Amino acid sequence: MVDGAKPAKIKNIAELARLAGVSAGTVSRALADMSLVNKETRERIQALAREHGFRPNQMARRLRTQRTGVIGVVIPLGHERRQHISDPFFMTLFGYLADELTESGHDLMLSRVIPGDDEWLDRIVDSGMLDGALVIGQSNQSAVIERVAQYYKPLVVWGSYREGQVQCTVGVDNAAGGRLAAQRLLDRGGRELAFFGDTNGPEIADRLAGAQQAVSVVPGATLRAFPTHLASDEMASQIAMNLDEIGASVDGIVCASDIIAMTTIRHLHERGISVPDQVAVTGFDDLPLSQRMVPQLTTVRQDIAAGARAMAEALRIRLDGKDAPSTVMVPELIIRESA
Amino acid sequence: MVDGAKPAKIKNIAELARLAGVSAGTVSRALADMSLVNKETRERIQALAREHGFRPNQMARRLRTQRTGVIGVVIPLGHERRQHISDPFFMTLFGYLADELTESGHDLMLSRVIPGDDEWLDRIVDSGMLDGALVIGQSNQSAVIERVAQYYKPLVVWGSYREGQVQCTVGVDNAAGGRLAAQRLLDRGGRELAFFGDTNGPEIADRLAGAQQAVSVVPGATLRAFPTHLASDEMASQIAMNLDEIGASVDGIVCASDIIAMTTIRHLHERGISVPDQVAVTGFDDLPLSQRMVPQLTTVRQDIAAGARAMAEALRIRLDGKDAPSTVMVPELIIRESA
DNA sequence: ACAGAAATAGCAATCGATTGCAAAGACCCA
DNA sequence: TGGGTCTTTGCAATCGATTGCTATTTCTGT
Repeated sequence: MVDGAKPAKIKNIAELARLAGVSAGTVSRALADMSLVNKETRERIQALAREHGFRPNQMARRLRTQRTGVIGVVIPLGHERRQHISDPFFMTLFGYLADELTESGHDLMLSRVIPGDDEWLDRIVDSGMLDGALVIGQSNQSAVIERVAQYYKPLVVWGSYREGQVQCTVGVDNAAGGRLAAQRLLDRGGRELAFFGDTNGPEIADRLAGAQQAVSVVPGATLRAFPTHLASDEMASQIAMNLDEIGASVDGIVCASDIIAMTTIRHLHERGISVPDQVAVTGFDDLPLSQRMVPQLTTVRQDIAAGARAMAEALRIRLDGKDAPSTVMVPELIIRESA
Repeated sequence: MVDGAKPAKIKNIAELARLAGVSAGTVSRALADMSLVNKETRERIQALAREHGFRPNQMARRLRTQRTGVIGVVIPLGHERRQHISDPFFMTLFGYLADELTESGHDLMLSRVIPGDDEWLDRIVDSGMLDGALVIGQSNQSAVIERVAQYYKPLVVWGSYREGQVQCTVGVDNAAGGRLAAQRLLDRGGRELAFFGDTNGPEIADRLAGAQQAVSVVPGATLRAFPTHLASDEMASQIAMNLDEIGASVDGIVCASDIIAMTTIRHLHERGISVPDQVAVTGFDDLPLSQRMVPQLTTVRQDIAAGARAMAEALRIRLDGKDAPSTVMVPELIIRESA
């Protein structure tokens, strides 16, 4: 015992009350620092509580007040079997969200979900444990999310915006981002392009659509899409397969994430293909590592911090029962070395 | 309404009971699928609950049962001002922990703490919100953790093991790891070594100590330590400064993490210094990215998945009130291209 | 057909903090 | 001195689910 003497274990307000010679109600008010109780009594009780290291039971408080102070952060892993969570993009976003929300006195509860049925989100929001929920990434679960959003207000989703949707989304304009990336490759003179990414979710699908759109207006330019998992062990071998299939026929690759781009560049390096001279490669996200690698990555930037702020702000509004609109952020092309 | 008809909002067990024509107790037991209630009644009640989308309030359940099912994951940011959380190592560990613990029916609550006083951990474990807590990284808070560990059993810490400690730690033998890295550089013929890392926490300090030990037995070999922050924006500029100060006098660098190594290699590349020919570089962690970069990283592997398993296992034992010993894992040198 | 065991269901206390309302005492001014 | 206001505290209901105990039926075997 360093600071000596935790005199006795007080386990609830009633005991503290007896010790202080007052009623439980008074203790409760004193601990909440309400001016309703005499300043002296208040301070005496607070001192006593501190001395005994007593802290009121949060479960009871939350049951009574009907507020939990907990925000659920949900990562649906619909089309990704494993370890989506280790995707640096999601983790960085998660970190910023933690910053924002702990600042406003909320706790974060993480749920990783592998949707087995259509009820996974209902289970989470109806659990009675949460004041609100943030869904990170729509995966292939947009329909479920949309249904829940119709009856559960304090829900904000990171993902693509669709005309007419009920859910409140925050995200970058993925189509515009895809367009920027492809355009960059075209501008450098590339004509035979490839796209690496898993288009099962709307976000990546939009990126591909944007890229296709850019390609379609340039005569003679083509774009082939190769399904490529995100942030899993499969990714590396899939990329290798893709490159084998492509051979030397491609001069530019639009990657759906920085991680995919990084892995792709690594594999090109192994095959003795130089980046960007023989094949140019673009990423997506602009993670910190994209400027730390060799070569530095030309990529489409999503402002993750701003996104987290927008999500937190929308959630705060919705916690108050008001409506908050979706946010579509404008992507920015960051030109470095790889394209 | 896609699946049509959430007939009415049932908000507690009593209402459902009235609807089913039984008592609240019976409903509670039925929902818990206890054989104590007649199979027919049970199924009827379950069907009714499903139909109305009713789920019992977790706060009430937890208050009554005195079990929350929530494990706190705490990341103390004692000597790192910001964004420690985005460190891929911690995040990967966090991901595996999520796997392990959700499997055994626990939820994870994340707390990032910037220790302002000596009570931060007490506040967390006494909140009454948690069944147990995992501390990821000791930072410079070992003393606080040790004090809390004396009265709070279900606590497991990722970090360095110290003889005689009360806290239950899981972690790699950092000194051995540092020794391995330095030894590799020495074996390659390096004699003027440098160490990049922030030695305020015991983990990195141990790695440095191990490296020093390896160097000390080789005549003519030297090791200089340079303080280098982890996973913050400062890191890059600090590394640049370190390299400027070093000049051409160093032929091997022991980095305290893969991220530091990656950034270091990037800066060496910019200065036209080849890795590993002119300067060899080792990392620490063996993150997935270490084999995806150019050049691939020679690094000291920590088996993160195994670590997470060990932490979860120790916690489970401690949740049952029994004692679980610390785990010290053996680090492994993974030789790739950078050293 | 009846004692005793087994299967069901209900009653009511309990977890611990919060809070509206009432009560008691202090104080003020005419 | 007496009516009225202000402070301060206590009382008891409440949040919603769980569970030990009891009460009522329904079997079972003889």
